[in-house]
Amino acid sequence: MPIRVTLDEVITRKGIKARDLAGRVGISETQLSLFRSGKVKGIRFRTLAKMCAALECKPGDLLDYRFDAGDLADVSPDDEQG
Amino acid sequence: MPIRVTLDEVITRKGIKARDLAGRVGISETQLSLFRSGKVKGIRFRTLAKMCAALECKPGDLLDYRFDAGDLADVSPDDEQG
DNA sequence: GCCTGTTTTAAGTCAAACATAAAGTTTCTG
DNA sequence: CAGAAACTTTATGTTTGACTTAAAACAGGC
Repeated sequence: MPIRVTLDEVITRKGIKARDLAGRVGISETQLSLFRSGKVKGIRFRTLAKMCAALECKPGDLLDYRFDAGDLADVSPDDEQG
Repeated sequence: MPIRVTLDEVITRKGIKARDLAGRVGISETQLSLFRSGKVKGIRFRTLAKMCAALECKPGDLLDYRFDAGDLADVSPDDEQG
């Protein structure tokens, strides 16, 4: 899952508190923390939209991707080998 | 849900077929069509990553957001009134 | 009429987003 | 050091909806 969540950078840059953001976005601090540290596997657009609104930014500011040829192969963890 | 899916533009610009993309990304044509036309409410990063890989682009090229103050209010459809 | 490509509908599976609660850790402050 | 404030983690549970398959409908092209 090489989508990188870059929310953290935005939070740091804006100097806002995670708790405040959670409040404004309307999600739990727990969920925000999980998202922030890249521990979630997806996101609802409703949530993403609210984050963008609260931070006045765009999806591309919160999510990034670095090309990885392996992404197209869909290697199952069992099949992998060196 | 004001997250706009802009996949369509990328597909058009690159001139690739939806069926091919679906094949490369590893999702059904059905799901790709739904996503493409903005009929889904979220996305898994695994899928997003594969789309980015297949199209050699970034999340921000597939998703957009236009600020809407109402997004922060989370108005329930029942409560709303003018 | 047939073929190709896309969309839609329908029905189902199952992962996981998100909540809440509580405990644990880090960080700041005095 | 003690205490508080901010953040993270763990655990458990609910509910949503991504995603599948299958099939039909739709839109162009020959």
